[in-house]
Amino acid sequence: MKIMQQLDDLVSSLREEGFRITPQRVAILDYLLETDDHPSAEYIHKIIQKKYPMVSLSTVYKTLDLLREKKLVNEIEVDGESRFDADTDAHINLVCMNCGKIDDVDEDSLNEIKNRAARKSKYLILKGSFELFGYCTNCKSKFN
Amino acid sequence: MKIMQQLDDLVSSLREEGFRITPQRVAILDYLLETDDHPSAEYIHKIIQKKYPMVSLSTVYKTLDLLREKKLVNEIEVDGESRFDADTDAHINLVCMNCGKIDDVDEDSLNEIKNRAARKSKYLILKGSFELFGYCTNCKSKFN
DNA sequence: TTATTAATTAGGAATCATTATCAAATAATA
DNA sequence: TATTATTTGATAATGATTCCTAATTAATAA
Repeated sequence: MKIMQQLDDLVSSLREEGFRITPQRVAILDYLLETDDHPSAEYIHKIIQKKYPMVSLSTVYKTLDLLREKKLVNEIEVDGESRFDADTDAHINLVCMNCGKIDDVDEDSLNEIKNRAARKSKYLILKGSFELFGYCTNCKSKFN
Repeated sequence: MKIMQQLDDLVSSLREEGFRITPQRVAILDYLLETDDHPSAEYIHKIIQKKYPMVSLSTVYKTLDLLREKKLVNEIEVDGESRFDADTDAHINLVCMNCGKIDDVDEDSLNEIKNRAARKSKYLILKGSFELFGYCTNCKSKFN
């Protein structure tokens, strides 16, 4: 689906739930939809400010809280900070321990694993977070 | 293996590498070996202080750094804080979103998943972290 | 279009986990 | 037992995030 279409859909769903559609919220959601990075709040703020200098960091945090609660973005914690991703399907996050880049890798078995763990443990499981840490293709040559 | 035996082995390996064996380090390692909890630095400090009132929080942090670097304990980040575990084998951590309890679940396929991701992505992968979030058996009844 | 008003924002202060600093204490060794 | 480099304890500094509140504004209805 085209990003503009996705954006419109997400904006509509927020509006239907009674949330106000502010330029700040649209800008943040738009950026998250178009990027493959897994940006931190601070990085999102930096990028958004280029287009919209009036967006504050606290608004970025609050918007991310909202989007996470509505399950429109996924949050993972890496190295003491949160990183955000508009891809909310279960997948593995590959984290480069040198440059901080995060890549996604699909893995079909994650759902089975979740179900197996739920059965064994009797937990009620709501979400998962699968990270692999190492060095990306650019950085791994520096660690031989 | 009995915990005292494990402790002796780990202490010996640290000594052989030239690290000093202090009562603080032994107490922390001992506690991590005997508990199934995945305690935070602060919680470890609180527990250790009952037996050894002279252990400071900064020493707990520094000891945990050392043990992590030597791969004698595993660290996971949950909800803005680090939690530690003497079980360094790959496993899934089940995190209760209500009480913060963490349980381990074995899952044989994690290694295959790691290898598959390494092949697909060309990353050099060094470690993994697999968390499932939900409600434990005690807490889930409160969320119906 | 304008007025109303409750939600949202901006900006700064507060918080909390962790790290850094460094003088004093001590484990290892000779 | 003396020596010394490592480690500790206490506290300050840091950095990401949350909290606070007056000012702004999106949504709605007149």
